[in-house]
Formats: sequence, structure tokens, C-alpha cells
Amino acid sequence: MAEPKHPVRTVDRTLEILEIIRDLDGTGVSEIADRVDIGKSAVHNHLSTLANREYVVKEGDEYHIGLSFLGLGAYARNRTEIYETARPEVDELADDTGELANLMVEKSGSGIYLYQAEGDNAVQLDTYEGKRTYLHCTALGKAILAFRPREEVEAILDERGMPSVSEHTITDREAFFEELAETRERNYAVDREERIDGLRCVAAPITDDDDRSIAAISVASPTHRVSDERFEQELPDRVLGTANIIELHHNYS
Amino acid sequence: MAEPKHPVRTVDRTLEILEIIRDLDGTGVSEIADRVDIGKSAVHNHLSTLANREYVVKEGDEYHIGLSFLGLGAYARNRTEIYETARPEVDELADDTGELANLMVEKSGSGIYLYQAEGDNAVQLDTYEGKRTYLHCTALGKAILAFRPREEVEAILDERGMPSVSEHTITDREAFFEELAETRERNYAVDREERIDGLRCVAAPITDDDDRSIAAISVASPTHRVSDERFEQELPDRVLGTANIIELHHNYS
DNA sequence: TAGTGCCGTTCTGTGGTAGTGGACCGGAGT
DNA sequence: ACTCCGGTCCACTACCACAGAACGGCACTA
Repeated sequence: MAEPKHPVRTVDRTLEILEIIRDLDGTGVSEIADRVDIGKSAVHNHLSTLANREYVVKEGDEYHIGLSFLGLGAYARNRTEIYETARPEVDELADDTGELANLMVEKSGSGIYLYQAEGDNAVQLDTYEGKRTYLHCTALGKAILAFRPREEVEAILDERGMPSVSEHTITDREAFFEELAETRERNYAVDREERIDGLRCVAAPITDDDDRSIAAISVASPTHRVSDERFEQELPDRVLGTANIIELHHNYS
Repeated sequence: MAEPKHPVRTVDRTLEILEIIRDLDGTGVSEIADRVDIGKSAVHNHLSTLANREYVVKEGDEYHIGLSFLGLGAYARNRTEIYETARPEVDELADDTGELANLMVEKSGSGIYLYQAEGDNAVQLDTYEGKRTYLHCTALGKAILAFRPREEVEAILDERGMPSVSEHTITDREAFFEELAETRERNYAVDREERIDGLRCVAAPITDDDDRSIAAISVASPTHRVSDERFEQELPDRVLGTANIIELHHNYS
């Protein structure tokens, strides 16, 4: 989307307020007023308007995101076909491996966790469904980018950059393209603590008939608990198998 | 929430626009302008502002709810403890019965579907996670209301009314309270095509230590496929069992 | 190809309103 | 009791969201 010619500033401000509340895990009027740089009373008016329809809720003197947004967010997700087809398979992947299984799609250069399923031993992360993230530092993102034309990947990196988010993040562009080449070769991507220390992931792309990625699925697990053998054999096999089933459902039905 | 003293009209308008887009399953500028009774240009400005951050997306010449809302909605859901504890059990309920299983909570007098899990033979309904609904015409709603003080139920009915939504909806207040009494007696609620023709549900409340409902779970299935025996024995047993497990997890951990 | 209607987009002036700043209030800590 | 800090309320005003009209693209018709 190009920059709007006549943006409605109030809408932008409201969205900003909501994102602040979410990112701070709930907060008060003054804190918000500082961050968006408008007066407390203005913030108060926004919040009480939103609260009136339960788009935010007040708990003590903290405001939190309200459940009304679920009616918009879950609805939006239901509209994506890939969610419908992938969900049961991701569930099974989580059940069978006991780990955390994820589904990601790409929207304007960033990754969105579309669905998460927790196996019995799943790690607890800071991710939540709908969360946006950089593509270059996750196995999911790499699986997606590996099956996109180079120009497109370049454009995304140009726009979003490649910030370092953990000790092992790949921040060199050439190294990154090499990584993508390797990913293509073995058909799955790995994340060796590139986003979070102590966390390793295996991800496989979901591609369409033209071999272009439309999504990716992954399994995430703590480094210390998963043997190298499992990380290099069992999990990739399992993830690839699941991706294959999803592709079949998606492309031939 | 009491009426805000100084509502921000623009925020209200934006929310109204979003709800219209959702309820119409995507629509255009003119249609929206008619419904909210403001000019096309104003609507256009709102939409392009929202689209800029992917809170709406334009597909052809229809606007749709964008995935960015998932980042707010799913986040809000994650914050509710009952979701965390109930989700795996509701999944299992759906798997075992093969039907559609639901989790509902009450917010200011209406029901919100907090989670849905589909078994192998699950019916496809018009419900989606986050959707609000009347409480009096669903098994879930009745299960919730049956374990609330009478005054509270009266207040909710006063505010929301008891509109008829299908041929069999209970619209008489006395009959409804009798129904709630029966529900309390057998500990689960039923919906015999009271909301949708051809659909029957069995629901059980999740109650806290004081025997007050905090949520409800249900199984929904088409009338024609489920024998009376199954509807009166197997499903209630299964739903009650699941509700019990959730209560244990919720109250003693 | 020209004609017609519909719809989304752009542009500009203006009245209504979102925001400011300050006063007020209520709870927690000293 | 006093202070501090945050939330809420209020009146004024600059600015911005909106109306309205004109434009441009697309689809259907003749």
C-alpha cells in the first residue's frame, strides 16, 4: 500500500495506542501519553471510546487489549485458505513431536505467525498468533524466502534491513543468500539460535505449483533437550512430510 | 463501561466501518458510505489509513479485514487463563467426538466464542472465534447463565432482550428460567435447534469454587446424524467429563 | 467505437471536533 | 495529614475529518 494521500490521523493514533498497550502488556494513560506525545486527556478519550465497545478493557488502572479484536482477527485468519488446510496438520505435527509447531505467512516483507500448536513438551516463547517478525532470523522466514525470486528477497531486505536479534543472527547479506541456497538444496531451513538463545527450529516451505512459497511450517525446540541426531534427521523428516501433505491438500483440492 | 463523556467519534466510526466490512464479508467504499452515513471520500480516507498498516486489505475493489488484527485479537485471547487451560481439552473433545467443540465466555451480557476445535465430521457453521452472540439461544449461553444469580440473569435479559432467532428459540422469560433450573439439575445444557435449524448442542459450564460459571464448553452436531441416545447419554457424559478436567486444572493449579 | 453508469479516488474549503492545558479527584506511600 | 502520581473532567481553539464535486477507470451496451 502506498502512503495514503489523506491519512486520518486519529485512526493512526488509535492504532498506535493499541499497539503500545499490547507491546507493554497493558499500561496506563500517562505512559501512553508520553509515547504517542499527546495529552493525557486525549488518550483518555480514545481509551474510553474503545472501552465502550470492549476493544480495550480496564483492569485496575491498566488498560488492556479487549476480546472484541478477536472477532476481527480470527475472522481475518479464517479467510486465508492456507490456515484452513494447514491447521489440522500443524496440530498433528505438534502432537507427534511434543514440541511447538508454527505456521507462518509473509505479508509485505515481514512474517506473521498464523497459527501455533503446542505439543506436550512445547517451549513457551514470546510469540503469539498474529505477531509480526523479521524473516531473516527465523527458520520459517528463511524457508519462505528461499523459494522466492532473488529480486524479491533483495527488495524485502532493503526495506526491512537485517538487524541482529541474537548472538547468532546472520547479518551479512551474502552469507544470507548462501544460507538460502543451502535451504533450497535440502528443502528445509534451520535456525540455530539465530533469533533466541537456546532455541533451534526446523522449517519447511509450503509451495504452490510454480515452486513459489506461500507459507512455511516449523517445529521449535530448546537446544539442550534435542539431540543433534533428532535435530538433523527426525524433525526435518517429520516437518517435510507434513509440509508435503499440506501442499497436496492445498494444490489439488 | 459507562458511556464515555467525550467519545472520539472518529474512533467509533472506524470501528463501525471495520465491523461492517466483516459482517458483509468484504465490501466497497460506496456500500460502507451508505451504511455509516458519511461521504465516500471520508470512508476512503479511513480505509487507506487502515490499509497502510494492513489492518484492512484491498482485494480487487473489495476491502477486507487485514491480518494485523490477529496480532491484537489472539494476543487478547492469550491473556485469558481459561483459554490456556481449556484449549487442549477442547481439542481432545473435538477429536474424540469428531464433532465441533466450542469454548465460550460471557462479556457484558453476550457470549463470545473463545475457541473452536473441529473433529473429523464437524459441521461448518457461521460462527468464528471472537464472534458475539445472544446467550439465551445457545446451549453454551444457557450453561453459563444457569450458574449465575437470578438478578444477574434478569439484568442481562433486560439489556439484551430475547429475540427469536430460529423456530425453536425460547422467547418467554418464565420458560427460560425453568430451562435454566433444569440445566442446573442435570448439570448440562442443551440446545434443540434453538439457534439454527437442524443443529443440536450439549454444553457444560466451567464453574469456580463458588459454583459461579466462568465459561462453558459444548459439542455441536447436526440433528439428523446424531441418535437421541448419543445426544442424551454419550455426548453429555463426554462434555461433563471434559468440563470437570478443565475445572480441576483451573481451580487447583 | 462511442455511450452510459457505477465506483473508487483526488482535491479544496470549512464547521465540528480532537487535542491542549489546567483544574480536580482519589489512592498509595511517607 | 501531606505529598505525589495517575486518572478524569472541562472549556477553548487550531486543525483536521468531512462534504461535495469533479475526475478517471472499468464493464456493459448498442
